[in-house]
Amino acid sequence: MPKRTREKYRVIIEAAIRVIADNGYHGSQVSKIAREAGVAEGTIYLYFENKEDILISIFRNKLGEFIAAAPQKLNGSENPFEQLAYLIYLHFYRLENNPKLAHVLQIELRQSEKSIRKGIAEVIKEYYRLIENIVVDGIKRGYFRPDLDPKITRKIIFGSMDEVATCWVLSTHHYDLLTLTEQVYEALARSLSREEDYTPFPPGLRPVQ
Amino acid sequence: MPKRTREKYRVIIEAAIRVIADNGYHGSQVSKIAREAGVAEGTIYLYFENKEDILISIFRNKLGEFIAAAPQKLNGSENPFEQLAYLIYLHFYRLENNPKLAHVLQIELRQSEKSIRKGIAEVIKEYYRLIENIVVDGIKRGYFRPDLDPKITRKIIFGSMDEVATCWVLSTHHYDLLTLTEQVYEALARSLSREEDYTPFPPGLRPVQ
Amino acid sequence: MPKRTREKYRVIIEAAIRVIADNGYHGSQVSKIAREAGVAEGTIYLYFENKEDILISIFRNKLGEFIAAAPQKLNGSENPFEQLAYLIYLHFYRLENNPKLAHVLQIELRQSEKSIRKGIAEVIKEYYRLIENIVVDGIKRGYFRPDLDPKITRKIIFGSMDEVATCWVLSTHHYDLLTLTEQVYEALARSLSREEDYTPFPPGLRPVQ
Amino acid sequence: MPKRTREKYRVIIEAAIRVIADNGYHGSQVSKIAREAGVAEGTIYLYFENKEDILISIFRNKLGEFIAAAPQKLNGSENPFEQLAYLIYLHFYRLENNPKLAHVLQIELRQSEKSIRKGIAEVIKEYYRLIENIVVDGIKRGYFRPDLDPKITRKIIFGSMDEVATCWVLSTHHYDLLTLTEQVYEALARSLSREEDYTPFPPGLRPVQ
DNA sequence: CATGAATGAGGATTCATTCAT
DNA sequence: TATGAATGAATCCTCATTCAT
Repeated sequence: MPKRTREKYRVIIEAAIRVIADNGYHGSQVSKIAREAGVAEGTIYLYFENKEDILISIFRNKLGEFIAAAPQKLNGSENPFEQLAYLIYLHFYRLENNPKLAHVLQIELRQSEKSIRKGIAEVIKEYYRLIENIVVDGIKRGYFRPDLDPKITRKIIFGSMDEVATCWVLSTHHYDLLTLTEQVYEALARSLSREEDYTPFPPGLRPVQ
Repeated sequence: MPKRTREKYRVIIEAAIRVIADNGYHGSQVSKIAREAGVAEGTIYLYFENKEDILISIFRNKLGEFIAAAPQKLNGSENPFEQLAYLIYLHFYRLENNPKLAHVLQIELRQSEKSIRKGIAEVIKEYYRLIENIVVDGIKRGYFRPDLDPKITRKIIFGSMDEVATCWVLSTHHYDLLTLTEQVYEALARSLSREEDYTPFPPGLRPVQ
Repeated sequence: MPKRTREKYRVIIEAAIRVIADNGYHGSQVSKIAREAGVAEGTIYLYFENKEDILISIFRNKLGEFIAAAPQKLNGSENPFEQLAYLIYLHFYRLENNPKLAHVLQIELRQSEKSIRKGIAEVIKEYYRLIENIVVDGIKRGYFRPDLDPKITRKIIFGSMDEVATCWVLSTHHYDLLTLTEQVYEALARSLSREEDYTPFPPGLRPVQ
Repeated sequence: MPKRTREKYRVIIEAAIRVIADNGYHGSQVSKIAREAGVAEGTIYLYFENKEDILISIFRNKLGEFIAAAPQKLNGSENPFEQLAYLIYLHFYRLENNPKLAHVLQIELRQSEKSIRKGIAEVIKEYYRLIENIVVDGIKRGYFRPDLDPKITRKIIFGSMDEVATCWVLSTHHYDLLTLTEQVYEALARSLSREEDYTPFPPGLRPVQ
């Protein structure tokens, strides 16, 4: 069994992200990843079950960091609207600061085989739950509309962020993703809000010009 | 391409949808598609450049029908809110009534090579424009909030519908997609509306129980 | 059975020469030849057994003309040395005046399958015999060295002309093939001659400057 | 290409010669060559770019040995006539002692695609130069006729040897190639010689009966 | 732990030829 | 005669994975 904590494990993951971002999923042979990582081909198989496992591991690792970091930050705020704003901010911030990873997550990972997507699905559920928790919490505490369906709402939140992110990646970063945070927030917040008590975007999350 | 016979072209497209929905893109050998269509393998290449071209053609054809039908129906209504409702309704209606096509469009098509996605991108722009037109029109005519960015709004609308649709397909249709129309509409309509004049969901689009 | 005398038969042959010269043997699909000839693909098979038959027919036809014309001209001279000079002259003259045919004969025809070469071999024997007759005749009549082996001598004569012609074609005609006639003649004539009575090149065959 | 093993490279080359000689180039599937060589199909591609590369490598290797060995032997003699005699002798000797290789070199290699012939052309230039050097040297040192054109002469020498060799191969070796050395030499030597000082064939090169 | 040479299954595509019209 | 749509056999090459060292 591969030891997922070891240095070489991370080296291979990082090499794979670079290779896949540069060559696309189908252009990323194991041999190429091995070369980039500076290890022998066979070594890859000491740390990963197979090629798919590399891909899933990228996702698990990076989304893992994503989720691990999020709650602490989100819990910094009592207000679910602020939590939503922060969620979007973090989502875009992570991607903007890792363009290669962003490309892999938004584009390459999607074009993988059924079995890979299955592995990914398990990981992403975690993230889904995070979003749903915000929604449920917001409803319970009277911040969000009581008639919201948390599952649908989660899909709208995630779908909106995801589509905006994908378009940004496909535009090859010709514009700034983070500046869109506010607009996406506004749209989503209005959907969630009970008319009268709509909370405007937290000025602290506005990108510094 | 042989001159007279558009017929065989359609036969192959429909066969390909069935085969790809059942086996996934990478599990759909050209030979399998040919067998399903009842033609020889070589015949495929009289009507399509290559295997990728089949996939792009599925998209072009089906999205083509989608877009071709949409404007007439949308224009049936003067009200941009109603148009939005109808857009979501049509989007979900089409997918729900073609489960195999839905699978191909939401799942298999995404895992294709760069060149395929490029071919698709050209076609989908048309659909994007359709959505943007509703937004722009709604703003201009004072129905939607004047501070909306049409591009971002389009991404939120499309992203929301797309995510809801993908989750529905991945759930292997255990629930009814059309019944979600209203909730998606509500969320999006609230984002678009100038508070006071929010237009409720047109009752005529509610699925008959 | 194809009627080898008909107009369309010649049209196809000439079209094939152009296509093969331009695209090489392996790049000359039957469909391409049909298009160039202005007939349907199926029509080809009314005049030729199969694709190979086209190639062999090119050779048979063109070498046929070659041989048919030669004897009359060669017999115009009583002197075997003059006949040799004329042979070389004609060989080069034909090629120089049909660059596309030259390319097909010297290059493309050689890269054909065993069965084609077999068909060609039968035709070329005729030409071999023509050359050998000159040699045998020259020996018998005391012009050429009596110790010559006609078969070997024929190979040296043909091999020399052929190599010179092939190099000329591969050079893409950057120089004039006909001007080499005299030098090739000189070399071969010396080989054949009984020292004292070596016959110099007939001045009438020298290209006009 | 794997680092240590030149061994397997040679094994494949030799297997390819046997297979191609027996089946022709187009009848020699890579799988057949692999089986004959006792390696997996994929292994072929560790040592060769593609199927064409095998053919070119055969030529490069064998002509390489040819040329590498020649100069030393040729330089054993001061006399250009003797060098010519030795050149022909070596040319025929090599072919006669490798009938399968002879078949591949004289027949199969000629029917290859443009790209193969291009690869071969580069190698054969070396051999051409070798022949031309003998000619130039012979002229300079007063052995050969001063009015010879080295390029044309080279073509006549090579063309003669080549045609004789090809006919021998096509005859399926029903006669002895080496015994023709003297006659080819005689013919070529007469072409080269300044009448009076023609050098007869070196008796040492006569095949022992 | 690490290497990298060896494996071999798997599939899109071409194109000469046929034959119903 | 002429057509051209339909056929389907035939094969090179890639690349994930293994295993002897």
